[in-house]
Amino acid sequence: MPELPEVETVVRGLRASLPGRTILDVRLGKTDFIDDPVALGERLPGTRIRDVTRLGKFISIDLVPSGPASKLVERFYLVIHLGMTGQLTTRHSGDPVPPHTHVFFALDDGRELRYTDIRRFGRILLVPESRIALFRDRLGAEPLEITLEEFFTRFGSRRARVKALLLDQAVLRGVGNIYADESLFHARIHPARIASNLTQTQLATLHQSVREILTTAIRLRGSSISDYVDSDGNRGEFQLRHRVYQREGKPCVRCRQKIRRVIVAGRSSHFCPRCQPAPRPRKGQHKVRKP
DNA sequence: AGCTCTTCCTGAAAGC
DNA sequence: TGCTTTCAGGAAGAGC
Repeated sequence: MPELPEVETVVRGLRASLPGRTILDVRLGKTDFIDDPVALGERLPGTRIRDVTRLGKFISIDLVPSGPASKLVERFYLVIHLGMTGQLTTRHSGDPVPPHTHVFFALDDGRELRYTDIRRFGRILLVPESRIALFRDRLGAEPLEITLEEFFTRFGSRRARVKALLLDQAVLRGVGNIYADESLFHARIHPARIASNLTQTQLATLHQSVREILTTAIRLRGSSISDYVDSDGNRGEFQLRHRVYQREGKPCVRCRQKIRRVIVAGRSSHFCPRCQPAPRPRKGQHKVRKP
């Protein structure tokens, strides 16, 4: 499923060939995952693609209206979330169309930008220039940019489980289930630990682990489990480096203990019970709250 | 505040 | 074999 490294890989691919292109036409299949399909069909034709960027797990395509009235028309962004099975690819318009392809953007160079999504958990929306800052601010910090100090603030003060916070897009934008589990293993922190109970050293380690895991995953062009492919339809390779994710019952690469899977924050969470010690079981309120 | 449950959807895998 | 059931999961919303 696409998380930050996968989305970053797609964005890099699109950024290499889309800027400068004009969208000539929009064709739509199923539209239940599109905020305003009518607006999509009416406003995109004739716009020029200025840039493609990433906001957490969102792909943002910066569009400039063209034509005589373009100076009067507000710029806007085509914002796409790939959900679990979304694929955004560029193809020549005559290329075979895979099943579940629901959006086609015809470009002025004979290619099409296509959106394919088996489960349609993705989203497509248009965000006007005037609201893009608000959209961005509702998301949390970029995991590759957040400072240690801000990381302390966002995690150290929270009594939620650390895994839940890693997955919370309003805390960190872009980390999903795979990279949360891999980062926690790397940092040797159990997913069910309460964030505010972690030491400064543990939080600092986690901050660095998230960065390292994501950076390595981007270098390997993401993890292809499920349906993920990049903008050219190629798979990533980071799934070959997974240490815990989907390795339940297999030996830990560090200590050979069997990897376990539990549900934390409603998600499958994979961890090594020896390397990532469980939080102390707390039934009665033995613990004294910090003043 | 933070947790659990539900909803969306399809295909793979498990169950019978 | 073939049909039916279960499950997975990102995000949002409800309810506790």
